[in-house]
Amino acid sequence: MTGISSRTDANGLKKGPWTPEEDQKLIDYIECHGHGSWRALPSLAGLNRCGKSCRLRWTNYLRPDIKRGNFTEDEEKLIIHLHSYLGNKWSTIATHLPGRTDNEIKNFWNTHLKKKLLQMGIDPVTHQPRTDQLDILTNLPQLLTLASNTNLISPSLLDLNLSTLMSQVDATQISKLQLLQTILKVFSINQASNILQNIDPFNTIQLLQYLKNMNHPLMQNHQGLAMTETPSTSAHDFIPPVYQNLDLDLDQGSKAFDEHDGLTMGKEEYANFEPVPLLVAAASSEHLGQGDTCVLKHCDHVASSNPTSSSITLDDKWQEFMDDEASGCYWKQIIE
DNA sequence: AATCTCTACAACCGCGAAAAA
DNA sequence: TTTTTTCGCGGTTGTAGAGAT
Repeated sequence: MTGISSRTDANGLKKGPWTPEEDQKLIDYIECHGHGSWRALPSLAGLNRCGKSCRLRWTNYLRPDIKRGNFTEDEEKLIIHLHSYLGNKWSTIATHLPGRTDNEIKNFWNTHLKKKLLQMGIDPVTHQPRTDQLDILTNLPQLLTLASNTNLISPSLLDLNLSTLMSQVDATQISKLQLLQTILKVFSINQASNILQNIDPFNTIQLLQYLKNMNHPLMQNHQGLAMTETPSTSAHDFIPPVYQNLDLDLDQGSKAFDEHDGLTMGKEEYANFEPVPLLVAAASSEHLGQGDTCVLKHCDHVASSNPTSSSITLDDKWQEFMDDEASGCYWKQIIE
């Protein structure tokens, strides 16, 4: 048997693992009389234990409705799903898994699920992609190659590569990357048809203006900096994007949410609930604000030092941009 | 075979909330 | 209304057993 070896406390009450005899006494008493006052129970049941120990033993181990054995895959998914909303509210989570105790779920979380999420690159606390594994820099040459060979690479491939990246970065970085992606995509789509021939690829203000004129949703978000998602009480709508490929049993989860008192997410709770934003919305105003100013400065700098910029290749521009020491600017922040 | 390290989990502890006096 | 008691929750500990060296 695992656990803490048997001993007694200052009052002479036994601590540590329960013997089968003690278990039987506790079961017999509760089956006959109910637990009543836990404090009074031990003496009434003839147990040399504190009431707290009896309660714990009963609720976590002896209760007849406890389900033993390994957690099923569905239970596993449901725990992850619920934890993403509730955090370490083990007792609340346990109410959605019949036969499982909060202690059991807590242990399972700490020993299995936490590690599993970490291996998936997901932070088990925030349920957001981990940022400590991110190495954008190693992927950037690929992006730049893609950007400078847009006649050969389809926009969907850009999506593919960026989605690989996005699985590893946090929401703010994703938002920035998506802006970058959009700009690159604009290149890939429009360079061939010369639509952008008059736009300096590193004059970000021109680019942003261009995107705005296209009425691109990304720019609407960046201009307003408002969340575009509409609050909803559907559990489907609350799946953090990182879990959207987990094949969660949402009907079960949703039902659980709806049926249990206090767990249906209302407007107030939604206001406090922060799921991983759907990409672009996470771009903070402070970032964008800084970025705009900074990019403007940077563009002035590039423009003034390179009056013939239109004849320079994207790779040249990029190198020049990265060599520029004038900033902590927006794009350098993204990359660095 | 012996020792070390890791894993799993039952049980304990401290604290805050709720209930009772 | 205040104080005391009880309960329940979440975090942590201790240790048996498994696996690695």
